[in-house]
Amino acid sequence: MKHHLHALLDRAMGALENGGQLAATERPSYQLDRSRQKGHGDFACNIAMMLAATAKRPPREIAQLIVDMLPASKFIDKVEIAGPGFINFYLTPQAYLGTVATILRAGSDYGCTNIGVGKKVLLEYVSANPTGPLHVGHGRGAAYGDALARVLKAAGYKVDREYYVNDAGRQMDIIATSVWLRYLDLCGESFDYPANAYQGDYIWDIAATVHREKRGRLFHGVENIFSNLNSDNPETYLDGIIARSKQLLGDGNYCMIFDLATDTLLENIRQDLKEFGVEYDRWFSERSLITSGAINKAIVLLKKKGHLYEEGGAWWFNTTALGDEKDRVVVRDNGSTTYFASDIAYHLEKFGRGYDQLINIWGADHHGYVARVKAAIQAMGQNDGALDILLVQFAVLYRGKEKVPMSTRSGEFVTLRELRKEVGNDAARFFYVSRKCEQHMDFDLELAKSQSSDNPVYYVQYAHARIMSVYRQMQDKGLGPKVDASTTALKVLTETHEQDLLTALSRFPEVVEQAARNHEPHQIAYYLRDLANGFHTYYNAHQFIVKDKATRNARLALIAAVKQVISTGLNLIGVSAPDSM
RNA sequence: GCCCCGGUAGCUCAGCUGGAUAGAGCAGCCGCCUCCUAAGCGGCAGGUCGGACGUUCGAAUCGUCUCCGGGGCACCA
Repeated sequence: MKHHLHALLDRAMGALENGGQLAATERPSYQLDRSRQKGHGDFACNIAMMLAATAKRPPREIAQLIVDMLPASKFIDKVEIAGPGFINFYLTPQAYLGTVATILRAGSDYGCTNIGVGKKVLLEYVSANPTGPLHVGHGRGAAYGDALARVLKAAGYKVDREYYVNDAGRQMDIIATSVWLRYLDLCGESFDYPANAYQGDYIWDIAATVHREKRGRLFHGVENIFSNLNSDNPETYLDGIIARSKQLLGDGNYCMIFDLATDTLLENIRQDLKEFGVEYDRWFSERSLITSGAINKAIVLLKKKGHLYEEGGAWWFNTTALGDEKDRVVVRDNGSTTYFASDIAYHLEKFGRGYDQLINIWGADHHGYVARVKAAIQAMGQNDGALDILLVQFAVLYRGKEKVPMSTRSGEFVTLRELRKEVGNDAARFFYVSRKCEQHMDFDLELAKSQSSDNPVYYVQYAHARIMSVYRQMQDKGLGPKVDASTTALKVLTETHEQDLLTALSRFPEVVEQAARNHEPHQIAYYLRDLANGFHTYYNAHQFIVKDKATRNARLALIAAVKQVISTGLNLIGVSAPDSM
């Protein structure tokens, strides 16, 4: 409908320009929006006011010119000029009655738009290091990323969902070493476990597996590990332990523990996400960048383009020249490459796959990385505008009034799994996705766990369940669910509640489009709340299963359409639409 | 110190690519089940949109400054 009105306006403008009443250069990008208030019609356009300044004429006068030129349409009841110069459109019943038939015909395709047709997008989200179970902070990125993927698909984009696995680097060495130390403990050694090694119980679990399978074959006395280590600061000390572990275990055994730890933790993450309804098309391993030589290739490319220089034994990337606040190390003085080097290679690889747009969803703590990654992309001659980095702000956990401290290293955190178990997938996902991603989020566990009906997800799901229940009633009464959704049959839908519902239903495609364009799945959640409210109000005000067949049929068709849109909408944010509650 | 994000009703948040009287949920108060699920509906009350200045016909929305809260500024990942 919006597109229809746009076309009419453009034709009127064209006519005015051709007739010389308005200069063609003056056509601004105007707005055509749903009116906020009923007294202002169904759609409102601000074009006349946009033109007023350049045309040097009063907006209402310009509005009149445009209105006079508007082609006739069976969907427009009347057009009014109001306020400072708005053009308000009032639609005919025919305009929105048709949406019911459209919805029932299109089914779950209703709401899909084509703004993304022909465009390929790579969406990367969560990408948490496999150093432990996912916690509630990751849950937000997961729910948001997955919903965004669904919304973009509905808007016509071809979307690939990817998880970047940081299975290389120091953190993973710390994990492997932590496991070995716990294993030695299981072998009966007693020693001071380093405070900055991983503390979580899951380290014990993996160590127990090693102990069960290898018995004492990986044993070395702890004095061999800890003697003569530089303990000036905890991190150096830990690095020393890692080096000793590698040396004492030898490549084969060290890798065995490393791989077991990585595989176990990654599998755990995979399983968690899957159970949360979050799936991927590809798991991209950081180690594969090393083994494939992609990192070296990227470094060579940067050297060739003159972006690297050597200083203090390390290779630095001159990112300052490209908008970063400080140059960054790419190859350390010990010859190992940094995480940043991996990231450069990874993004180069992504660009090589031919996407129109790359979207990275990162935790807000990675904010410092945006500038340097963009700099790297420019340096390699790619268009950094094609990369969108969305930062998801932290969810701050509360137990009632009390803030819950969280740290992966200390093993002190609430896992996503615990949250799902206590709150349920639907409530968790709805809650996560109802806030825009850059908004800080207070997640009150007490409230979320309370299972009370306060949760908005139940409100929307309940509307769906209620409609299904009406259908069951119909069937019990032998009335059958046959619907006639023709405009003629729906003419009896004249109640205010019905009109409001029809308007809401016709808005859905616009909401999906907006949510996709702005990367804002929360708009779907808010829309659904609104639609459900319209339905519940209607439900309380009117009976659907009435004697009069025509009315009954029309109402049944209307709520069938509502049911479809609620179900489609919930699916877009990864929430189920139950038949009964 | 520099950089990001936020500051809207008692609480949690929408609205922010400028538009016509600022919205919702929860909490509070008052009503509604001989009737398709009351996990529902209706009503009342509640806000100088952190503050100041500026741009504009028009600012919660844009700009500058400022105050408060969160996060980031590693040869860590």
